[in-house]
Parts: sequence; structure tokens; C-alpha cells
Amino acid sequence: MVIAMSGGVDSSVVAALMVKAGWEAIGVTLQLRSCDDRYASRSCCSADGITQARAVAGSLGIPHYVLDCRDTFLDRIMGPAWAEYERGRTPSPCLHCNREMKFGYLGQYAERMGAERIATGHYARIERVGDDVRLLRGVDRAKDQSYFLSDLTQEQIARLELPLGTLTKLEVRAMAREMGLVTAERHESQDICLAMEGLGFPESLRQRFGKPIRPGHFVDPQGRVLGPHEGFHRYTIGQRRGLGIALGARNHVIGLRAEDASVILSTDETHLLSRGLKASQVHWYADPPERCIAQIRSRHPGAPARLELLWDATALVHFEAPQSAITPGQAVAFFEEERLIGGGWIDAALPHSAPGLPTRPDGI
RNA sequence: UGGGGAGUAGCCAAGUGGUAAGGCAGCAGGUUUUGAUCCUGCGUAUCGAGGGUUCGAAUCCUUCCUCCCCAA
Repeated sequence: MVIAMSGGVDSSVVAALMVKAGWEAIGVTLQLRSCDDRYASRSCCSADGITQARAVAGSLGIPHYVLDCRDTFLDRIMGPAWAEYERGRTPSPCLHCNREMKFGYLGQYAERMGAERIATGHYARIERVGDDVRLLRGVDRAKDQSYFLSDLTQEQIARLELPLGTLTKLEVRAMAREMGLVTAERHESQDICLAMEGLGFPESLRQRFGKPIRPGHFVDPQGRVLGPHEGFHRYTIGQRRGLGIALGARNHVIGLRAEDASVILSTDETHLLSRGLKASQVHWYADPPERCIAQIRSRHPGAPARLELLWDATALVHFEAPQSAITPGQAVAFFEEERLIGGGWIDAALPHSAPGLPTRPDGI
């Protein structure tokens, strides 16, 4: 068994539990970034994390390896993420990272090592019924991370072991203390793995790749120019803060137009609402039902929706109630009860059809 | 060098004699393994400048400066 160890509390507890359960385990930490890259010390991928992971592995008496995948990470995660921003979309790198790095790159490594399973500290459950392997939401709903696993392949899921899925964060931390793990008191990793200290994620990417700032204007829903903005990549649907323009009233970004780098602003929050979305790269872990719960961002609770499957792994998702800030580039995860049954990527929000509700200017 | 209007924090803007509201922007925290959202907190403004009246002025008088509009 290969255990993905980030150096945080969660994966440390996972390692301890697996050892306790009698697995022949090895700990592996993915090095995603260079140490001289101006990393944030709280980052889950920092050199500090490697040290911590090594210490925990040592105390558990299991081998620990560091896989240098900085180049892969740059190519497969950071590069594509920047490309998304350039297109006026908002990337969701953690999902890609899970698929490409944690279960892709690491998965291949595990395969070479002849490991049956990969264990991680994600808060989600794996349920094996017969030959079927299902991924369920974490019991601790506040920490549930099944959304971030919704782009995995069924094969990747089949090899997963997620021992924290039935526990709460509090319990995990308590266990870490009991077991005397050196990482017991580590705070949550919060910053995205690839953001530079003090800079936001998009700006970090821009600087990392030495891309120029693309100028453009804020415009209102009628297309009137409101003023220049600070670079097209810095904005995302729903954003209110950090706009850098004072218009007397709160404004939210309701649309991004890549052709002329326009950022569409509105004081009317209902402009953020949409009845549905169009998703591509849709994949299923079970037969797609007519209705399900669709989750459109990490902390979104999920909302009842009707599915309309189209051709070519494309689907329309019609929500029973309009949802706010449906953002192209983000993932959509489909659930039936507790079970993750599928996923896809949001390409567009559907325009309103209900009377009285406005149509989003960047509609489908 | 005729008339009219305006100059209060980055922007907008209350306040017309009693010792400077508010909004937006910004900043700092919190929540969060994406971006947002959300929550909490944060403003020593030469009140365009000088002079005057007054116990006391952003508020009254006066001079100057700047901007805008209308006239030529």
C-alpha cells in the first residue's frame, strides 16, 4: 500500500491507521514545487511538509520516498490552469491535481511498486460492495472532499483507501494526539499549493509564466464601459472584492468576455443566478439517473437537478432552483444520496427561462 | 478677466456656526485543500489655499487657485 503523505495531520493519521491495520505500507510525498520557488510555508507541498512526512513515516517505521514531480506539476496543472484564465474561465486545479498527480503520477508509481492500494487523507468514503467500488461523501460534511475526487477514473477510485471518511476532523486530530504524531498540531493547509506568498493564485501563475497583463475594461450589463481593470486574469464569476473600482454600490462580476478582455459587472445579484449549466467531459460511475444532486463548487451543498444527456459526454443540468455564480472551468459533481455517481466540467451557465429573471450576458 | 456652478479621505457623498455621517474601493483577520461567495475588524480627511468675523467655522465674510457649464 502506498500512502500519500503531505506532511499534514490528516495523511499522518492515515499512515498510522494503515500501519496499525497491518498493511505493508510505504509513505510517499509528492514534491510539486521547488524549494526555491517562493512557496508559502503553509502550503501542502512545501519542503516543510516533506520533512514532517518523513518524520512521521520514521516514527511509524515505514519507508518514505519523495517523488520529484515538479516538471509534471508545472506542465499538467499550472500550465493548463493559466490557459483557463486566459480564456476567461476559472480553473479548479485541485481536481486536476488529484487526477493527474495524486492518483495519476502517484498511481503509476504505486503500480510499479506492485501496491494494491493508495491511501490518502481525503474526507470521503470508499464502499466496496462485491466488485463495485463506490465513493461516498465524508461523514464530516463540513470537511467532505468528495467533490475534489469527482474527476477520478473508476479505476483510480477502485484502488483508493480513504480511512478518514468516517471520521470528523476533531476525531482525526484527537487520534493524532493520542498516537503522538509530530504533526498533530499542524494547522490546516489552506493556500493552494502553487500560489506564491502574498500573491493570489492567478497572479502567481502569471508571474510564474512571465505572461503580460492583459488590459481591458469593466462594462455594465448594457455594455457601457465603466473603467479599466487590472488584468483580465484576475477576475472570476461572482467576485465582489478586489475589483479595484469604486462604483458607489457593490458590484459582482457576472461575466467574462475573453474576446476583448471585458469584465462584466452588475449591482444586481440576481444576475448571478442561472437555472442550469452545460457540462462537458461528463463521466459516470453508475448509470446516470434522471435526477440527482449537482454540486458546482467545493463548498456548494449541492442542489437537486434534472439531467439531460447530450452527445459526446456533454450534458445539460437543469436545477430546480436557480443557482448563483455557475462558473465555467469549475467542476460539477453528481451525487445520488451520499454516493458520487459522476462528474464533469462546467462550460457555461444556462440563460434564464423563468419570467422576471434576467439573462446572463455571457449566457451559453 | 461676462454670467452661472463646484471644490470634504482613492472614488462618490452627508453635514449651512458647536467641534467631520454613510456608501464604494482598499487593507487585515476568519471560514475554505480551487477561484469566488460569506463573516469580523480597520479611516489622525491641512473639509482647495490665505486672511478675517466669532468663545467656537467645513459651515459666515473676503482674496486667490483649480475644474465644469453657458455665453462671446
